[in-house]
Amino acid sequence: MPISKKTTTDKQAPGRRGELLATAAEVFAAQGYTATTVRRIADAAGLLAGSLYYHFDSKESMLDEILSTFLDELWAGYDAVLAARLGPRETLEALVTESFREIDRHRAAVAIYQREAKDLAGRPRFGYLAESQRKFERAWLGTLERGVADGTFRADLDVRLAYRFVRDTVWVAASWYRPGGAHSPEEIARQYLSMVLDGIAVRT
Amino acid sequence: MPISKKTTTDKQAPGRRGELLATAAEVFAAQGYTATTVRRIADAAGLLAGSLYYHFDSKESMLDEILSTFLDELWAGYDAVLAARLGPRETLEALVTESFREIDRHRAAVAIYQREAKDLAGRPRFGYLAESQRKFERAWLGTLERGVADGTFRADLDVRLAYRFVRDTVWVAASWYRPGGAHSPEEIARQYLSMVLDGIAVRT
Amino acid sequence: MPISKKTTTDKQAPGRRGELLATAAEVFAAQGYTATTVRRIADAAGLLAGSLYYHFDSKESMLDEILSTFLDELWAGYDAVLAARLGPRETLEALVTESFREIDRHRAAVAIYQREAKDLAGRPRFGYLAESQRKFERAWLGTLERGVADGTFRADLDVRLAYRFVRDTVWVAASWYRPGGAHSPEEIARQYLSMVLDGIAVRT
Amino acid sequence: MPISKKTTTDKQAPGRRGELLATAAEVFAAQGYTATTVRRIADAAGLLAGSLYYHFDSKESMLDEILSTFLDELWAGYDAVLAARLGPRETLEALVTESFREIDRHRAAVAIYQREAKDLAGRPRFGYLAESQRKFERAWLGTLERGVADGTFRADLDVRLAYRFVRDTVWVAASWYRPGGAHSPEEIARQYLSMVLDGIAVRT
DNA sequence: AATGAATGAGCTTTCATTCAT
DNA sequence: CATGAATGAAAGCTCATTCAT
Repeated sequence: MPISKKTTTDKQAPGRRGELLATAAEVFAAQGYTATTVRRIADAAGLLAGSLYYHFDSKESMLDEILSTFLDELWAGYDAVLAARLGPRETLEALVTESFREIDRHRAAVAIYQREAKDLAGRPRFGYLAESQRKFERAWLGTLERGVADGTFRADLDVRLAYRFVRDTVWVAASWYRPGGAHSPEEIARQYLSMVLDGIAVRT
Repeated sequence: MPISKKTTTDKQAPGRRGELLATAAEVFAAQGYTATTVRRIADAAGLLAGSLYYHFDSKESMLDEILSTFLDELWAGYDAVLAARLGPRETLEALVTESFREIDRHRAAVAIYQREAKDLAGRPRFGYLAESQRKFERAWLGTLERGVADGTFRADLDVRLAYRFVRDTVWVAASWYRPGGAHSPEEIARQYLSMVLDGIAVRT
Repeated sequence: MPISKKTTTDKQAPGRRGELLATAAEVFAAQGYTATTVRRIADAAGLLAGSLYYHFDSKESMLDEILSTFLDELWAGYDAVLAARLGPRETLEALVTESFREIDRHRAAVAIYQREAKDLAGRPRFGYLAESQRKFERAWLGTLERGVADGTFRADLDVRLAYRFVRDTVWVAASWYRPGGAHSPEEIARQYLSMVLDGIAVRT
Repeated sequence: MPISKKTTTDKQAPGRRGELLATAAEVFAAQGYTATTVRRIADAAGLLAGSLYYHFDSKESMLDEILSTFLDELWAGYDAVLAARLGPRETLEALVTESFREIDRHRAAVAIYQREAKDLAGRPRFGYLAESQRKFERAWLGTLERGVADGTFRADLDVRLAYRFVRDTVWVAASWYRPGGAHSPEEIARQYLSMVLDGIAVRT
């Protein structure tokens, strides 16, 4: 692990602004965006509510920056995986593993995303959320379809249902995952993949 | 089932009160409890905000009634399944099927539960949520452990991880499920069980 | 004078809303729009600040309604004068008299208009202010030009300067005029017209 | 006149302080004192809001310095006129001409004065505004009364009304006057005086 | 001289809730 | 049962001002 004075957060943005964003993300994740008051964020960051406005335009712009920063990083990882043009199973494994790594790095942002994305996607400012969801679907659904086509995945399953199944299964983990816990992201990914790919029942 | 003019909602309570609760549940599910204003509920129900207080003590008591009604029904179903003392696999199948039936009947309540339960469980008034979560865990985790013990389920999996996996897999469906859609709850249950038990990969 | 319980204001809008607008206009006129806090308006009206928002969307919408109501009435009067197609001198006299009547009826609104119109006219919501200013100029300037053309008014004066001179001379009166004072609007109009038309110097 | 790099403003105070005051005056005039934020002044001057406090005690003290500087100069001019003990008509002409010269030199300050003086005069710090208004009235009203007494001005006019008429006529010009425009201050004064003294109607 | 960061008071606005009618 | 009007607390945000560097 690199030498760092930060102990509380998963954000990487430097300076005061970055610290404040990390604090805000933590509080948003814990209580929900709407239920979070600016005062609570300020309390958690050790300054007064009004002082946050020296750094940010609004509560909403904090949320915006948290989510867009996270999505940028997420897509950097996903795009790298997709660009490798692996087979369907290997792609799925890589996407799942990458996802758990992102959860590990941006737990708060992921939790916020899960809770708020659906409501937010409609607002112009958060249009990139809707776009991200479309790319998301294309990536996962495409991988599954390729796998069905080449005999890697079962053909008797509704592929859209399977998509939702895999997608949700992975991301909901952000609601209980705690970085630094018993399992590394890679270990969790391995277990999840084992269940998703082979099932929990013993083979007969 | 009583004669009812209602066509839009999943609530069963009769009369105006029931209609209003159903409307409230729909709005809570769509926008989140905190972000929902009493005025919006009133608008959706066709009366003025203040008039809701003739029927209910508070916004919180609406939420309370929605969630407790749902949980009462859920546990009626779950308890019946558990009382049947089936084998682990059959119990799991029955619980999953029952869960999708509940999602079908109480979609809004389930969505609210998913979003808000964690924050709410701490408050005294909603203590039953925490209790329900404990019963929940006991039921599912117990079933999985029995299944591992008798060789029905794979022994090489982290059983707590598997519990979360199955739990999330089922309930997150409430976030996209629409009653009256292409699949019946039983059909969705069958597909989910197939994936959870046997995996999505083709057996080699 | 009609039977009326109102004693404080010049506004005619009925009901609570109208009373509140009249109070707001008075305070805006006395302290300036920006310097007026919503709390002060509420104090003057005898309710709490938040309660104003049951009647109005925002502080700005109060201002909007005050100004647009005034301008609607003003233009009703002006248009009637212009439609009569009197000679230039008679038109000028009628416009000045009508203006002092409006000042008498809408003193607060006129004072607000004087202070704030220039800044406001740029905002989309108050676009009608700019439009009104253009109509205003057309009415007054046209009358003066007609008068110069037919020999009623002196030809050796800069007509645009004369326009500003007459316009300002009339409207600034709102800053010191008090309804119910020593002079009726018609009397003030007569004196103003006497000075504007014939000057204050004794004829030699 | 001292060598100066300033080209945009009417203030004479030398150095950074003077530049800043000129900028502040411009912004105050354009948006009103209350509606002007210290940040806007700082933006316009090219430094940060806090940095202004190295030069000035407070926003109010900027306003104070702007207004008192202007009034000092104005009264230097007025007092010179009054000391000359001219006849009523010549005094009036000289006062009007001097006024337009002041508008030319201190346009922003005059505009601020017009907008804010009434509210400000009550505060102890700005007591000199009230005093100036009294001197003002004495000078103008006295001149008019002398003129009525010696037959220079018409005796059939309400002299207080005439005073307000002349006063407003002159000063409101600050709201539209732009230095460097088509008319010199002296030219505008001549036209105004022509209208005020002889009226706009053709003599019959 | 000027900056970056913060304070603290006060602002406009929102909202759950109350209550006479 | 419902409305119209209000309350009062708290929310998000603004802004003049301060101060260590």
